[in-house]
Amino acid sequence: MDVGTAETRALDAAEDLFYRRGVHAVGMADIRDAAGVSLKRLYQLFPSKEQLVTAFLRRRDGSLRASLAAHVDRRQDPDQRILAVFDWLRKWFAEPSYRGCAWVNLFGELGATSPAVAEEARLHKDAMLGYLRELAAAAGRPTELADQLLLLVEGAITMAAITGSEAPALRARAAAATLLDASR
Amino acid sequence: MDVGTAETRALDAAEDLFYRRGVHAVGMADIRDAAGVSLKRLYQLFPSKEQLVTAFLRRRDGSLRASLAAHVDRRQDPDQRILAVFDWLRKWFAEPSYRGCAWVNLFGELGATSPAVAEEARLHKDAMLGYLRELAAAAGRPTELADQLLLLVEGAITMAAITGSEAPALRARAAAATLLDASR
DNA sequence: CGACACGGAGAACCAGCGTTCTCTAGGCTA
DNA sequence: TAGCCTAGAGAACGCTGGTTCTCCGTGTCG
Repeated sequence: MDVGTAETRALDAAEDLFYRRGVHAVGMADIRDAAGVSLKRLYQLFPSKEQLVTAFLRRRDGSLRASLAAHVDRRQDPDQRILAVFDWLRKWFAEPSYRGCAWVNLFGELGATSPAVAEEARLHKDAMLGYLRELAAAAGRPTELADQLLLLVEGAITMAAITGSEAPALRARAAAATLLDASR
Repeated sequence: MDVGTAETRALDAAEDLFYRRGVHAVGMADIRDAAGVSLKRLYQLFPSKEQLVTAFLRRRDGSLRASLAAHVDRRQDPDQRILAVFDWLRKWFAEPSYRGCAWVNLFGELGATSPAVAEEARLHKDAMLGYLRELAAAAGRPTELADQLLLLVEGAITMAAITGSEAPALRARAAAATLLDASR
């Protein structure tokens, strides 16, 4: 198996297992078994478990935001593009594997002891805010609206995880529509 | 030391340490040292670490919501009482020890492996929703407003934890005011 | 054909930690 | 005062898991 394949499979396994069960509940041996990549190779690619964690978070940041952008891009109208964010959330929440935001979960688990993980969370949320600001600006809305939308997004992500319901996406969408109307 | 004192000191230590560092980063020996309660006594009071965790969450649920209610009760006007929730958040976020919502953090860390912790999180959020519904009803607003306010509260709690800023409380308050205006 | 570099499987090592056990000292009762 | 119950300190136990090491088979190059 070549290096690139091993890295991809390791990150796939890390993403699946760490997201599903949390970091401390998953051992490097579990990653090895799921990825089919030997421990020796794992440690050559990622010198420590923490670096495997941050690597999977960085890759996930790209794919998650690409998925969101792809969904939003199906709309033309700037206001509809903003509301499409919440439709995307609903689709996400409906997935059986949904278990909240990986960064929030890992921040709760490791934020206090791993500055690297805390920083990944900060970067991810900052990127989300940046994207929402672009959407708000395109819709001729003030920056502050994007900050408020981010709170709705994060709140919905958390509540959907804890309650196991996708309803928060609908509630957040309705609130977002109200905020949009009010800032017209 | 009598049993009641030992229990109080154990829960104090658990709340401080588990909230500050997370559960798996704190050992029972750390709890013993911080509480000044022997391991034997700890295990008499709480037969397992998980039960100590759920016990501290339950006690914290009471004290946190009492603190919120006390702050809200300083206002008479029903609309102001709703906005007071966000002033309370700002005060909370400004505390140096602030590290997000204990239930969200522990849900991220243990939710996948401990149904008891996941259930505590659900109960806590449900209680918060119930309280917001009371406030909304008193202000003559529909139930749906309370659900939307909860998203703002949760989003602010998360963002304040990750960014280390108290600004999310102000953003959430502004959004709440807009939603209040729109549902008048 | 032979030496060698590489990679994998799994053992080994070591530390941390949840939980239980042992031993001892102190106080209470008869 | 003698016996007993309690509680605490700390060791012990058993397990898990991150990280490293050993051994062996394979394929490659000279």
